[in-house]
Amino acid sequence: MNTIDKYINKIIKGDCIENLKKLPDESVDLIFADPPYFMQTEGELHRTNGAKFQGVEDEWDKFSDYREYDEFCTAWLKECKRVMKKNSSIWVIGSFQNIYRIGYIMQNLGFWILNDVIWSKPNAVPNFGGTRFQNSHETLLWCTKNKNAKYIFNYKTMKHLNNGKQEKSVWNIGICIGNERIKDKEGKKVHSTQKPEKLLYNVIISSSRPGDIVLDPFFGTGTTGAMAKLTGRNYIGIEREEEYINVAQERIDRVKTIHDDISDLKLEIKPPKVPMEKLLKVKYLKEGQEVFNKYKEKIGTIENNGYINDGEDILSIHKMSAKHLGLSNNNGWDYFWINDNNQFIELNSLRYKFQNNFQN
Amino acid sequence: MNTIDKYINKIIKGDCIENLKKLPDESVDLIFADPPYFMQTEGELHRTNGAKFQGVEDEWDKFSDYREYDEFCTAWLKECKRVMKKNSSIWVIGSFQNIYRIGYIMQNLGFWILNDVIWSKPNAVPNFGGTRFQNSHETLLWCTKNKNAKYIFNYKTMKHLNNGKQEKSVWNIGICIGNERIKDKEGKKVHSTQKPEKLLYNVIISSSRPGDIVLDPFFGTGTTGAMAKLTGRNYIGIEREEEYINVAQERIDRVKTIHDDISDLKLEIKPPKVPMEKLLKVKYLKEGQEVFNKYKEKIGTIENNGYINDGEDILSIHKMSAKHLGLSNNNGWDYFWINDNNQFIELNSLRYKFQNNFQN
DNA sequence: CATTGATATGAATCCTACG
DNA sequence: ACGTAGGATTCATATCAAT
Repeated sequence: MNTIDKYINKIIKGDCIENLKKLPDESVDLIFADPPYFMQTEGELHRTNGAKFQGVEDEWDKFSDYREYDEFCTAWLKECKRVMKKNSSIWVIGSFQNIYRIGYIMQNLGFWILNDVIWSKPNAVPNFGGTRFQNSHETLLWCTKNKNAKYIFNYKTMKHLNNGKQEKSVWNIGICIGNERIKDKEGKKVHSTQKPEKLLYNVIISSSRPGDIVLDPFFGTGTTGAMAKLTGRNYIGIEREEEYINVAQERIDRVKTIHDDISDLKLEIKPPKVPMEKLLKVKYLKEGQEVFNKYKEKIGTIENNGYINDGEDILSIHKMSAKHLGLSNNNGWDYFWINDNNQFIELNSLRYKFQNNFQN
Repeated sequence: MNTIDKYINKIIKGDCIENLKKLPDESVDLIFADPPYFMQTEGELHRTNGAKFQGVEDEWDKFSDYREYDEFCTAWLKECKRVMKKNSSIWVIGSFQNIYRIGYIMQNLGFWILNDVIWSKPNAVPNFGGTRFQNSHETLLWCTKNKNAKYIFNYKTMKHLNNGKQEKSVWNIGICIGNERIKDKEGKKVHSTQKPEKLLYNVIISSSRPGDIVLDPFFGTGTTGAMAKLTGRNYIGIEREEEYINVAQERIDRVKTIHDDISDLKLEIKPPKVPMEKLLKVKYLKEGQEVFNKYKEKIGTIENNGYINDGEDILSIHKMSAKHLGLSNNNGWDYFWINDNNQFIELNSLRYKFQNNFQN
């Protein structure tokens, strides 16, 4: 038996790649990955005491560093691709030290970038030396498994959360501080790169559905798990460090799932389509009836299958409206008007009337 | 004779790589490169009103696959590296379609990323279909030739331009529209991807000096040249399309150089360093004199070489102040106070007095 | 002339359910 | 799997016409 079920809402302790290999093919709905950097820059901040760094510029060494990191990333990304369902998507976060390795490798592995999202930090750590621009952002890559894969994108939900405007690729979110930042008994931060909950909330809400399985192969203190539970998703975490696991488990246990229009994605519900033909069947329209544009100019008459005859062509309401607007396509429901018992009304109003009377 | 002089403030007509090869080694101070993005779009995209969106359909953006694109970028980036002076820096702009190729290749070629700067566009093209996040940014990579290279960064100038706050890695700049957007006689945009002048202004002002040579191997309509001339730098452009060259030349000819504190970088002028020893020589201080912290607590006495003796150690004013503050380093000029003819004054004030009386 | 409203447009990897 | 047809979808700004 090798089903995904036994891992659901669990934190797997151990190596990332080894444990990814245990998960079955095409078994998770969403992945969020916050991999380590492992780069040369690690030591840079320790060199602020004025002592000159004694390192030699060794090209071979640098290359071997990159190569090792590339191999590591190739390995875990391949496993991620394998465990992703056909229409899953994956988010990977990184900074300039590593994100260009990641992006290149992902493209070569066939991942298809949907967006690169910038997490812009209004309260980032300043550049103390005044030697560069303040590094005030990180980058997230949002990808499908391959070019033609479908994916979940809860567009209306994100638009709603962004005050009615479509969400951009630049997100303004503060770094994780205050009560949200997990500290040990001595008041020291437990994890050096704990991500803010709002970031994970956005990731999960935008690209998954309630009940989905969200995998995080670099679980850390479990921000992904906490937000998955909060929004009614399931999580699977992989983490090596015992201390992080304990903290994460406690944290997730305290979270209560919220059921609202956003996490339940009620905003995304679309009414079933209404074919013109049905409006004829229920006698809202009749064969031969005239249709107009908004200037009350007659365009044509309705055929018995709901198509419009303008004397030249017989086309669907959409094609016919596009023709008369000189466009290649258009939504005909918004274009046509009719005379309904001496009232000049939009065709669209009949569709809403039908939805209310027959589809509720 | 193969000097750089004959190319200065000229637009070279022809292929990018071929013409880069004509430039001598280590001859330019700054490079800005806006290569084709390899957008990989198919078919037509329609606006929500059905009209066709005029995207990038130019031949110059067509490549057969990633491999061909990678080879192209490797070739021009190698030449860029060759013509860069030892302490030059380079900016490359791209979007998610290509920037991960560019960043990976640059790191492998030994370029060292200083910042990745996000050009966040408040007025980007929306996502008409509601299928993804609105792609509202592009990415610039700012790099030196190698890890230990020095570089020009006009920190104070950028801070000044940012209302006194240190400039971030996220820049909010509108896309190029209105009067700035160059149009032909029929009112159609000449170049499909003209960059805003503010973007190039920031690039040039932040990382070059007046009189420097700024190279742009994908010159287009010459925004780089125009901003180089405006700020008192020299430009070299390479461009294949005759039409772009003509427009660029006319445009640059109209530009007048501005001499101000910003383009002349007067903001960056630092007062010369003053050694403590000199203050002793001119009798502003004397050997054995007591020094205090701001609470009038005595810290130690001045040695004849300007060092401070606190009874335990003899250290420079900087190391001594750091020791008493429990820090690894500190600016001693701001820490120490002295008794100057019964006036309790900051040590720093003597430094400014010296600068005014002996160094002007 | 000021204000309002309609129209145009910018580096874009832009649909999906059903048969 | 693939083709077809129904029908869903936009933000900021500049320009120009209309009031």
